[in-house]
Amino acid sequence: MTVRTRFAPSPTGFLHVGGARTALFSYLEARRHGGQFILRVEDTDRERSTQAAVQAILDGMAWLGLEHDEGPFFQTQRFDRYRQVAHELLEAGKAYRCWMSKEELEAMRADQEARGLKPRYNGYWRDRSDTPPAGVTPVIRFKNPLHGEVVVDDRVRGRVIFDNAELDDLIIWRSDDSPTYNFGVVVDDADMRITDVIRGDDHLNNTPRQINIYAALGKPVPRFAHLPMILGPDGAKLSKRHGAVNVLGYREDGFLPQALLNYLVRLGWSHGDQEIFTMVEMQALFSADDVNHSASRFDVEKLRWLNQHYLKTLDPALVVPELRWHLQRAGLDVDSGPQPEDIVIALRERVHTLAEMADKARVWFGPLTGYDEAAVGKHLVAAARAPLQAAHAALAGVQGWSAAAVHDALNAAAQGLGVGLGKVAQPLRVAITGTQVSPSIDHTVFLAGQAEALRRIDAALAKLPA
RNA sequence: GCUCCCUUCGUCUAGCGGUCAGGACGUGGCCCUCUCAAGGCUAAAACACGAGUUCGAUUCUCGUAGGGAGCGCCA
Repeated sequence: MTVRTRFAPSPTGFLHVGGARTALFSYLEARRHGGQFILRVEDTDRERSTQAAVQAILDGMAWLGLEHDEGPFFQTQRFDRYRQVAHELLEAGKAYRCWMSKEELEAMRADQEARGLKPRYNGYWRDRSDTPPAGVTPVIRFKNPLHGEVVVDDRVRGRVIFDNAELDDLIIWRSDDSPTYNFGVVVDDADMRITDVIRGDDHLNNTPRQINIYAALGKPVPRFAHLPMILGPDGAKLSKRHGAVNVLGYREDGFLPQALLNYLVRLGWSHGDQEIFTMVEMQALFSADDVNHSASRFDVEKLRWLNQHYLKTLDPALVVPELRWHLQRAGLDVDSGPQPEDIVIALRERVHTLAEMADKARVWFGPLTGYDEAAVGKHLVAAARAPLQAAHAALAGVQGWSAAAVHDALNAAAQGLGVGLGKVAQPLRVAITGTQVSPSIDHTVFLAGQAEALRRIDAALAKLPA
């Protein structure tokens, strides 16, 4: 039997990092077995679902590269199917109409809670043939078995047993003529022949009810894998207050999809001591059977480390498209500056994110905007005149402008003066960037371009005290 | 309140009855060095607690404590 998994977000917001990990795990499980990964949008809540959210989720998935094989399917387009199944259940006596009003329900629950009981529907209309009250549109409830237990053989949690006596008759069809979540998922997962349901562990408690519905429908029950939550750094539920929760927010913050994916795959899953996984390795090694039991916290520092790892090791050409996106966002005219690929090479060991990279690349776009006072005071001093002049002369003579050529020219200049490279590099660094910190001096000068570099040296020379 | 789940360094985790409890991020130190980084070496840092099972428990069982989820005509 081929493995079929699905990711089923509800379009009420952006693609959350927790959702992204669920999607990743489902995707990997399918890929590992050469099966299918299905995307289904659970938009039965018409109040909260929006088209913008659907698009945001699609965009997030696309940026991560989690491609689905089937879908996206929309539950709102399958209402006829749910209605048909609900009526089958009704006719088979496995479901029934319930005329209890919301007010009565609320009063009942309040009373139960007051008595320390678990609030639940009491089954009033389960076997009743009274004339229904006027003015109430009924809902349809599922007849949950009264006795016995439901066993969930979870791939993550192991065997979890629920007592049917704890479960009440859940609503499968609302009075506004729409299906409920617990009903829709079962019909969909059965119709779409999902073999492995991988989802957050907030659904573990729903699982026995769903298994009972599968049984009533005479459908095979899929395997379940309930993933532990991802919490914020402080152990509280992950929220905006902790930083980005939206996957595309991580893009804006300068992370590469490879890094985010790698970070996410190690949250709750591991393969020995291995930290770095290519997508191919993830697909070959991941198994829902190996997922941890406990919740994990989101640690941006480790994500940053991974991001730099990918910046350093990925072919720069692969990083360029993302960098261009960030340069534009930073308001820079990409085509007026140095080659983005050269920027990547110069800065990838010095930044953790592309947002930082774009920001640091500013000095090579347009004219120098200003000098750091401390840097000027320390390095643009009288003693810097000779080194700067020598550098100017050496750089002016460079044929075939490149980082290597600049490197040779500056070394020769330093040697000619009988000083270490540092004596030339620091004043030159201030001349080129206006600051004391930048990539290695050869790249710093190279990226400025020959004409601009010479211009900046002249400007620095003019600032020197007599 | 009831039901269910969880518990190894600050964080992510390895471990699957006998280990100096391993790795990674972060942190400290040293080295390298044109600044900043990167890199190399190195240090500190954990089995929540209590019973039991066993020759022996981080590992198995049961409690306790502490977290979390669910108990909707939300998903």
